[in-house]
Amino acid sequence: MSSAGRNLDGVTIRLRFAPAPTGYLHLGSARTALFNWLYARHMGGELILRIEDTNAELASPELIENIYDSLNWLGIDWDGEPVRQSERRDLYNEAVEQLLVSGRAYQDDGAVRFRVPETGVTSWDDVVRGHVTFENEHVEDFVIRRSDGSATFFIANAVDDLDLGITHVVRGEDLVNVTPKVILLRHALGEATTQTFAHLPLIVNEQRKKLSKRRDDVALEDYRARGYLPAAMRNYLALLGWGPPDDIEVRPIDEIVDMFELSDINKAAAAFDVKKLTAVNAEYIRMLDHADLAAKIRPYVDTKSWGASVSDEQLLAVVPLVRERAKILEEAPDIVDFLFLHEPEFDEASFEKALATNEAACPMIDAAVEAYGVVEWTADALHARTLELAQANNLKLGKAQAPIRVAVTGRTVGPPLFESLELLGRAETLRRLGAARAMLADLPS
RNA sequence: GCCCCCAUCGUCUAGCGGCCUAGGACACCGGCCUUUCACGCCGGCAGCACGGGUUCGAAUCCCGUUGGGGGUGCCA
Repeated sequence: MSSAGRNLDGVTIRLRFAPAPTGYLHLGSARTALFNWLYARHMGGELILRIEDTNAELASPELIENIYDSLNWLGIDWDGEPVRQSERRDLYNEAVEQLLVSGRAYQDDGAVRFRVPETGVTSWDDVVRGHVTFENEHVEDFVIRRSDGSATFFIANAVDDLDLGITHVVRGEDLVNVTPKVILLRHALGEATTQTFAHLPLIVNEQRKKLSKRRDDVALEDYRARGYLPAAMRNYLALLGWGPPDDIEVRPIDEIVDMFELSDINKAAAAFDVKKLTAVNAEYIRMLDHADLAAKIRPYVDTKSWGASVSDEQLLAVVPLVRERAKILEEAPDIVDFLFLHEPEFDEASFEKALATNEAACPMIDAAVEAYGVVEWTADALHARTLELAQANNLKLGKAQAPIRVAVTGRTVGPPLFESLELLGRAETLRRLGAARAMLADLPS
């Protein structure tokens, strides 16, 4: 029989992710969920999803649906049905009554407060932070039941962790100060043991401040919308406060599960670096096969008003051109928009440099128009033919193709020219070359 | 104010007393490749906050200083 998922006493390792439904999943919460999941899976234990909606306004179905949706997107699953605190009021009430009867809590004006001991200390061994101690005299008598009769976070938390048999509490460092309260409650409720706690370092912004909704993009869905891949996000999040011992950062999640240990987590806050996230994302995009990438880019393409719609075949054909260039899905359409726009606009600087002030522009375009009229319409043939034109004009291919590129795409920078021309087609290529040539002829000299 | 905590390149990290003239990644800067860009490859810049200890030996242990953060709700 396997001992996986059990500690030395034979008790199943059980963790919980306990978000408050605020309408979106905060990046910090996503990381907390991920670390809980990684450890649960690493240990072969269980992960409970517990919705902390003791506050009535948080108990709305849409808000809760958002949590499921975000976790699903990230690939974080949980065991059993989600636990809703709003459905467990009786349990909390019993606990409050018990504390009232035992004298560990008292009725204040309106609310019920827990009576924190005046002396002594409450402490625990935190897997991340070491031994943490609070003097009881500095912990205030806190509310466990509001005047409207509802239970607060503290009592719900203590009761549920007890009732659900939670063995490991992995959460953000912003909750360290509530830990003594929860431990005090748990003990007052008659439980002798203390769970294992691991308080994760905060995720901060460039200013080293806690990620805030006002200043920063804190919602997971913000990134999802822009085309960050869930596997990339999850991989990157795992790197915030933890690092693989072998220095290989971008890797399959299974390997991270294998290596993940709570005791390896750092104490210092970690800054969320979009640039690195983006680099990781780009790597994941490059790992996608063409059909998969095409399907993922589709929604972003459909957003564009390019006139005609883009067929699946066209999209698939274009994928090799964007694969190495798009760092996030959202960028993909703009990389190849000139293929689908009827009249791509000229980038002003590109027009000046490669066409208006370029002596080679007219000769090259004229030569291209003539040659492209009869050349075999493949990237290879176009490449070979253009190379000949370049040599005839005493130019390197890079210089020679610049005016053609700008005339056809509008910019000096873009995907490989001949592949692009092949996709664009002979007629449209010649049309654009002709139009650009006419503009140059009209230019005052 | 009062509690609690943190400190390795700009950023994320490796390091857990000798393998460290501190390793990797992102970003940045060069170069190569090349059909522009990108990808890829090669190279470079850059860090143990400071001061005291302990020790034969400290990025690693202890103390202090400085700097930074979190919490102080009948939110969670």
